[in-house]
Amino acid sequence: MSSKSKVPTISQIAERAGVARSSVSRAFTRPELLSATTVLRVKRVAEELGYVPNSSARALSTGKTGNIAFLVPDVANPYFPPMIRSAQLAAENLDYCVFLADFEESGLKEEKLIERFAGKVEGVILISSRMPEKRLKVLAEKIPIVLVNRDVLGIPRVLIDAGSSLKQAVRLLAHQGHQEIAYLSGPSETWTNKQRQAAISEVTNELGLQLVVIPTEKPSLESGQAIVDQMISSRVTGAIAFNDLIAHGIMTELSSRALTVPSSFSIVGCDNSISPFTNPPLTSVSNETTEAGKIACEMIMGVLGEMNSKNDQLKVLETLLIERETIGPPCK
Amino acid sequence: MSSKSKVPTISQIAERAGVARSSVSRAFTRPELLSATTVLRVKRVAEELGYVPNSSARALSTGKTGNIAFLVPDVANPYFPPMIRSAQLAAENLDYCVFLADFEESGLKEEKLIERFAGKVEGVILISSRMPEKRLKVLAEKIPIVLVNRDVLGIPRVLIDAGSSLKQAVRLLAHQGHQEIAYLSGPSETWTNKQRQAAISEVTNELGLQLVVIPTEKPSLESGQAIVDQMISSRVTGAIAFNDLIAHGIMTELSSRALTVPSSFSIVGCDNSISPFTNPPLTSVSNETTEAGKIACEMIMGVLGEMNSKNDQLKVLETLLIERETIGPPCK
DNA sequence: TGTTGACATGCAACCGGTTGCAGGGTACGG
DNA sequence: CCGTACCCTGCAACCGGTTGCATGTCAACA
Repeated sequence: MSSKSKVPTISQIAERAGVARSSVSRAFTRPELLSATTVLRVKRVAEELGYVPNSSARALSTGKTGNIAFLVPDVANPYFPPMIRSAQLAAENLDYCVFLADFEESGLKEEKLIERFAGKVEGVILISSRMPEKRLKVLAEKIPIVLVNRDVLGIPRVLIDAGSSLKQAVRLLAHQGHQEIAYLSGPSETWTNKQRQAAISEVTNELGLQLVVIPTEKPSLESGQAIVDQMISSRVTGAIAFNDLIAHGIMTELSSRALTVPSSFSIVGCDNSISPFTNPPLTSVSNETTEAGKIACEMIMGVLGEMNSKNDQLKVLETLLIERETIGPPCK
Repeated sequence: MSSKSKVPTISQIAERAGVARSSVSRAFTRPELLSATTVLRVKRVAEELGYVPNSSARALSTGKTGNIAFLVPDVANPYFPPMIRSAQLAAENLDYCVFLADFEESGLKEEKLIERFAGKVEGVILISSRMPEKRLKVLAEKIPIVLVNRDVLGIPRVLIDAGSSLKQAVRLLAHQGHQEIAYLSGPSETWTNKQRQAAISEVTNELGLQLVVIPTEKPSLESGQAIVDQMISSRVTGAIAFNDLIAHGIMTELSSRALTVPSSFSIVGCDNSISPFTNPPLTSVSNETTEAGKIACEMIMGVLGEMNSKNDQLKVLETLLIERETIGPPCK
């Protein structure tokens, strides 16, 4: 309808400014190659006409899109947004734009998404990847990948190690007199879950405690609620959950059965996402997700710069146990 | 280094398959124009060589990038992730990719982001836009825009109307005997805030209640904590907060002063984001953010399809007051 | 057997930038 | 006064797809 929908191109700027198309291009990308007056003239005309460089065209000729993709298992899981935010901010400072996608905890969907983004981005940041290691390695040959919370040799990665904090939590429970505790596990195939479970199991063995592992469907509130029966019938007196959501599901369900925390059960969460808000406030493990997002972003930029030799960076971030009010002496 | 970093192009596929470049292109985009055997042959060769169409090139010649941008004031605010998630899913189903960016509650940053994305996307979804109406209208002429929680005539928009639920909350407080209540306001220039405040004020006037408006710095937990003094000194007995975060900040600070909810103060939140997790569970207004994200996405696709006549769609979503445990009779 | 038309494919221009190379102009040194 | 070097600018090819048009083939029909 309106004439303003016309976006001007370098050709139009060039004509109007009386220079060649290449000069217009250079005025924006390599102004030091032109005389100051030409640059000024071009820029003024461009401003006047509302010129915006067409980034598809630029991407086509330079081979750089200026985009990266950020793939997470579940956007709505409160664990991820702070990480997304910091990564996006970091990218923006380097003049990159970030695509966000949710692979719904599925390795298949994850792979489909990577393929779909492959042509649109220069690199991909994968959070808590569910893909088989083999596929990851294959894809990493085609497109720069940085992993967060997944440990694959040869692919740059940043790991958040909750191990020491969880060990501390187990000792705390033991100190209070708990003999049998449960680990309410998360997605079984993830690095995060394996690593958390291993840390816990190491200490329970060391201290001679009984450890019961109860799997959950998803790391969600509902899944937590769904396993309360199992937890009760397993005779444990305390539980460490894969994350805060599961822990809170447990607490909700317990309270609907008139069982209170920590007098009936001791509960520990992980990730410190909703733990400050629960009733009572949940003892949990705080981790630097914000830092992780930023580092992942910086890492991928580094990879883009080099692009040649084998890249095997590894960054491990530590965590902190935050004691609140859900640990007490065992009930019985 | 490795030969696999070479991404094949249509030319290579064409040569290998013994057809013209255009046939390769058509094999993927308009296969019905080719014989079945040719399509098959091309696809097999493509598969073999690991061909992936270069989307910059495609975007350049078709003018369609297949991307949209989703701009939010604060990714980490738990109000937004469900909306982001549903919008992204909806986009994906239509084969679109979505850029996510955080404009940090700033209209200036918002505008910068729009300009930056302008060349990369076909449309922009703006959540709780902070930009002046005038600028919005100007930008909407250049690029398709859909607004969420912002009401500008002539720009397609979806509004979540918490008005009736908040009115109900005021009535509930009045019914309990509260005479003076506070509205802990959110970002003053936002549509959401104005609309919420107006609804509350309408009922307090109607019922002859005293309404004190207390502004907050940001719609965050910390800002809630920071205004507790003001709230106490204003002599109100109940408060409705712009959102759950502010409400929870209030509750936290009150409890650190040994004041309990609802016996000392009655508190109502909004958005139903963290309200199920607070201690005690916060009475709040539930809204269909998931639905809003999906609708916004569908709307922008609609706009892309038409692209011509004036587009003034408007969709209003209703809300629900969820009564939990933070309303009681006034203290004094 | 000649005409017609549908169908399949190729040719070449085009999308809007970027960039290597060449050439014109000017200043400076010999 | 000429050679040279440097600075600025233009030309034209190229990035990898898409698409209007032309061509060629073959079957059906009169």
